[in-house]
Amino acid sequence: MDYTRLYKLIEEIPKGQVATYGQLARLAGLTPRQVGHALGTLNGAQARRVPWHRVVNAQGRISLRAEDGGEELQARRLRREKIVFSKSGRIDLKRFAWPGPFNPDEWL
DNA sequence: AAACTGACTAATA
DNA sequence: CTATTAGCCAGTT
Repeated sequence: MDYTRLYKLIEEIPKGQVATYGQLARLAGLTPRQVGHALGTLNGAQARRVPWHRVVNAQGRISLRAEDGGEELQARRLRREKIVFSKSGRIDLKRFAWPGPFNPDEWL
């Protein structure tokens, strides 16, 4: 499969905001699983240009499995962008989901 | 070809 | 809150 379109979409997520797999899936006309798969098969080159760390699951939690330290890396990157994790390790999507309250298009 | 396996989600219980 | 279920689909065994 060609996930170029999806990767482009992810590149548009602004720093300090996150998007869910399902949300990206709807925007790209894919299924949530395809989005997860697309990110899971990112090679080094694209991982360098795609902000994969800004993608979390529908519960506002990090979904990386297997890869050791991967979850920590993602959490670290998000915190560096001023994203806040609740005590239970969740991100408040109402506050950090893309497009966030700072996106002019979302202003009434 | 069949079975398994995920960086998923939404709906129920 | 956790657990289960069904739907999902590309890659890997």
